[in-house]
Amino acid sequence: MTIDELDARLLELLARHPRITVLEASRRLGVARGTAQARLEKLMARGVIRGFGPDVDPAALGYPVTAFATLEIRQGQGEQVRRHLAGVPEVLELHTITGEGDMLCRLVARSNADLQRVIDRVVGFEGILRSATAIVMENPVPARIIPLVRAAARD
Amino acid sequence: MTIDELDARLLELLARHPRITVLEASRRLGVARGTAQARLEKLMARGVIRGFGPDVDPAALGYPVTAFATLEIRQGQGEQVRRHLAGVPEVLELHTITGEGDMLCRLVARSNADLQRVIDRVVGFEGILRSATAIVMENPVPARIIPLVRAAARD
DNA sequence: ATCAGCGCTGGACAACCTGCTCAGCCGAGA
DNA sequence: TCTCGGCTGAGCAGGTTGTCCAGCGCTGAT
Repeated sequence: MTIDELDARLLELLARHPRITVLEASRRLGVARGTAQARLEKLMARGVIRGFGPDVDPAALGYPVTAFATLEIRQGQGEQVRRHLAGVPEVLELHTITGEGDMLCRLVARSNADLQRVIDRVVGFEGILRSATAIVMENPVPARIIPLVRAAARD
Repeated sequence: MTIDELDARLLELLARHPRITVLEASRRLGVARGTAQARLEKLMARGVIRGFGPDVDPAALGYPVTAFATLEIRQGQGEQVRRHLAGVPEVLELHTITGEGDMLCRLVARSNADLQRVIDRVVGFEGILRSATAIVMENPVPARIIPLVRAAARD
């Protein structure tokens, strides 16, 4: 119910060469085309691969500033707050969390000044009691999955 | 130097239908194939689309627990800490931030118990002074980009 | 007003890939 | 020993890609 070495190598190939074809992948993996095709289908069927959505860079869209906001929510207002935040395009991700605060969201903005506008919009909702924002300066480790895939393949 | 309505619709199509072909996309967009092809190439050349990496679900890989850790770093140890964290496969993302703490990282683990092992490994490095972990319970807004694309297209 | 540049259209071509099917082979487990 | 599941190598029709080309309309510059 986990992945093997071949799956891992296939995922690596797909990650490294965006629009590689199944045929080309099978050649590089040294297996028959049918095998590569079957593996890929199974990975998708099992939900290991959710999709191949285009990886869009917000910075190239004019939103070079990223920030994380921790939100404290008024009791029982969770549902309304979620809907509110889902309606803000600059909210790229939202999690409910344990510990300090109740929610954590990833935001983007056109500039540091523009971030103020985004935050005002985010917290401008009665269900949100408090918020703390951390602006991202550098991104030493961009979103990655390959090292984990390799680790998962080793068992 | 930004994107127009057609670009936005193309991105939406690509996001919604993972492995759609350029030809099929051009049909749905109601434009000539060459146009869709040229737009796609430009979006990639401009860096708007970074790639089409497979979207791998850590949960399906056996890592259903996600957490965010805020780290406080000893002065001048930044570089070593980055290298240390880059070597931990369960660290999916790392940012340096302003405000409380110096770094924020996204972690995954096989279970809540396993999270302890991951955190021990993350924090078991002399350059890291303190850490605070928030476990993700729900993910009301999964990573998304389309609403932002739509907003960017409106100007 | 005229011209050049640019993007879009519609069409064409060879080369390639996909989805599907089939027979044969091999190792693991009952 | 038999069966099942996964892999191989091969083939075929149909769709897609990369790459041309000529033509057209709009926009900005001379």
